[in-house]
Amino acid sequence: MPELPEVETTRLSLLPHLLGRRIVELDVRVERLRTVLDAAQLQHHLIGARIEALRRRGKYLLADLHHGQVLLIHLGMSGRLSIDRQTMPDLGKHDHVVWRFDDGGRLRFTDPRRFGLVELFAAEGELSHPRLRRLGLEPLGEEFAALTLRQAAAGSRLPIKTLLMDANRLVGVGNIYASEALFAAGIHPQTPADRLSPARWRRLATAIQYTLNAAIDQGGTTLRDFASAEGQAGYFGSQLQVYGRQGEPCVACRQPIQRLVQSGRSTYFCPTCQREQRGTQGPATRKLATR
DNA sequence: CGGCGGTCCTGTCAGC
DNA sequence: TGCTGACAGGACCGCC
Repeated sequence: MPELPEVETTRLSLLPHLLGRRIVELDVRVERLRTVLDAAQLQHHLIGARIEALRRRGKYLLADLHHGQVLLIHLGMSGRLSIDRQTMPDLGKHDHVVWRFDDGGRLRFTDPRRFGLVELFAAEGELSHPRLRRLGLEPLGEEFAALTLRQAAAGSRLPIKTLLMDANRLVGVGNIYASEALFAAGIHPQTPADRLSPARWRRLATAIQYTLNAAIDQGGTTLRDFASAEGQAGYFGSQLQVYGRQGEPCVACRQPIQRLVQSGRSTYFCPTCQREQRGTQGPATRKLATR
């Protein structure tokens, strides 16, 4: 489900409910997620802890606790966080972890496929944390630019779409936004990364930021069941140009959108607007440039 | 180190 | 209606 825009939407919608709140209760109902949760350890460190900040790194959410521990949450493929004030235990079978706060609020981690993650680590270990230490460029960070993106690619010959989804190089871009950004940049998804010209790296960097920011503005993409912590669906789905649109006409040139499989994942693209050769500039790109 | 395929898990949908 | 297979927003692991 969630790529960077959905995780950021979740973070922003959680902030007003969590900042400064103290955890008074924790219910681990299902321990076997991507890893087996240590319920006793979570209880021990979380009960009584106050949340001082809620950050995002790639697709990870990090809640800083006053006593120096950090709660790390990943939504995996189907995870969701939601806030309510229910006092009755009206929980579904996929509500795996439930927090109660000192203001009566309740946070649920729901995840049918259980690819998500909930774990705790000491703040001083963040830089060396095995899940965080190798993460790549933050696409909405200050250091992100065509040059740093190209440096992250490090001469790789990987197809550019596969490279964009490699979290060790660039974080936050998943299967939807990789296709969308490449369409916006007019670049064919199978182009070997080392064959992109400097001009195309610039166009790609711009397209990635543009696409992610536009999606955040719309509250993310709700394909099936994504929603913010307050239950709000995301509206970027209606603005997807290629993802999931196999056979439908390209918004720019009316040619049918095609689907292919790269590293086991579906890629959607317009064979006319997206080219491997340098110098071709698809209609989509001109549209982007005029915004 | 790089790159690929398989795997974790449940749900939904198309096709027969 | 019921069954089967394909596919789904992510990431890790082992193998070559």
